[in-house]
Amino acid sequence: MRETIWTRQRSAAPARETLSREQIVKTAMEVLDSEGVGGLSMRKLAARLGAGATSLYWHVPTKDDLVDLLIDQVWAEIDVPEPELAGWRSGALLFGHSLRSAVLRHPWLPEVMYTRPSIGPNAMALGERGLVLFGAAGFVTPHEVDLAMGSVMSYVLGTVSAEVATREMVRKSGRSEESWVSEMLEQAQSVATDYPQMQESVRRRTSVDLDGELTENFVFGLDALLDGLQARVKK
Amino acid sequence: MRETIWTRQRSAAPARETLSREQIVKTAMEVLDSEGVGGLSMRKLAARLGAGATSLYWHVPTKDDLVDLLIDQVWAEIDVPEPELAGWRSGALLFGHSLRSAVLRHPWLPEVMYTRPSIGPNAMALGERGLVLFGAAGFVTPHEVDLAMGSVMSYVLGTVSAEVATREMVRKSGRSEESWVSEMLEQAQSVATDYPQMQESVRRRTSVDLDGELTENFVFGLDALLDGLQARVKK
DNA sequence: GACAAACCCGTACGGTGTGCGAGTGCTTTG
DNA sequence: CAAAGCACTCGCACACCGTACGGGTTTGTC
Repeated sequence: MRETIWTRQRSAAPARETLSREQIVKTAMEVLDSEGVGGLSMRKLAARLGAGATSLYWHVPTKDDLVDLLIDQVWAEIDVPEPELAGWRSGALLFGHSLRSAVLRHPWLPEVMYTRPSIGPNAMALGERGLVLFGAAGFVTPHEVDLAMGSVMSYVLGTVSAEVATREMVRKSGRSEESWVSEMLEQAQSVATDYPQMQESVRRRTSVDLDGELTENFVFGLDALLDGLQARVKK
Repeated sequence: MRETIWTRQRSAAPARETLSREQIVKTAMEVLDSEGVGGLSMRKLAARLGAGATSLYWHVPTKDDLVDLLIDQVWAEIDVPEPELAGWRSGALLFGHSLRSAVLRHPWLPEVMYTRPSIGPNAMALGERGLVLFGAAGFVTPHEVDLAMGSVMSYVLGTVSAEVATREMVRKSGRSEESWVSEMLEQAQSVATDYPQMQESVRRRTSVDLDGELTENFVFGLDALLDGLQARVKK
């Protein structure tokens, strides 16, 4: 049977090799991950794709929209375990760590995340799985499930924003982590005169193990928050 | 006694009325608070001050440095109560609320906060008073004091970043809060097909009271976190 | 062969931060 | 009183940005 005007799909010229939204998104992700949000311009992106700058606008309405696509791409990388596997509490812990490491892989995310609403498909799927996980905790009302999940996301994103910020400062300085940290501490020490508590706090931070320190920060607060949430579930 | 080269201060031409760093900072703050970070450009700022664009560069090395000054200005607005007044727990609660409302007054802060280290004088003073407050809680080690304070700041900043983001989206839409919220919910509802938990979650949020909802979010998580922290102090 | 759809892109516009160097008024010095 | 020098202002220019516009090329369907 011949296809009617209704059934046949518009397919004029798909042959010659062409730019595609997927390809643009993929390349933009590479640029963003390696050069940060300041390193992404439509002209540079197009050049890297061997195309003219304004060609991109055929596939993507606007740079902001492109960034939206990239953000949603990140949401897809995040694990949210099913509560049956290991229970709510450790599931939430795992979710938190997964969210953190996704942001560490894409350190530009905090800078752009808040500029537009997150209602892409992957954001939705993430939310869905999160609600299932937190729903299994046994909160008294469904509303509390929303609140609990929201507070965990806020905590993780807040912590990891600060973390990413320091890591980016190290990276941009172009120096070694060790030397950056030690100079930073020195500088902080010198600014902290007249502030005894701060001075002590800086002095305590003699560790050169930046990774370990940041992870400890993260885990400490997340544990405390989850403890507080657990106290709110019905016994 | 005649002043020597060493004692005399350089004071060549302070007479004619002139731009000042304070004035620039103050005006920039007004622009930022009312138009957001995208609305601040050196040219516009200079115009508002009745000056040429590049005149500003005499008083401020760079736009980024200007923003640093503005950030530190915000830190000065935050209350950190002395622990003697109401105890650690309610002091921390008050600190959190104070931090939140400062950010709500300066919604541009999350966007720029993480781009440079915060080691201005007001940031230092804030840290100092915070450490005193959290120090009174009775954590086992001083290191835990650092961790506790850090996690509260991260939670507050994370939550309020999201909050500010939605408030800014409402503002930029130019529409009424009510109409924006209801359209947003509608849109979310339509995207949330196939996601039953999300759909339910959106359906639950029938409240038009955005303020109340955001405050509830904030308080819920902060309470939980403080509960979790309190469980870590020595009995 | 005609037509249209899909796609590419050069040009241009209005914006950005800021380096440079010349100019202008004031204070101090000789 | 003249000269020197400092504090400060600012027009111009450069390199970059996002993207609207409109004409061009390729490909497929009639």
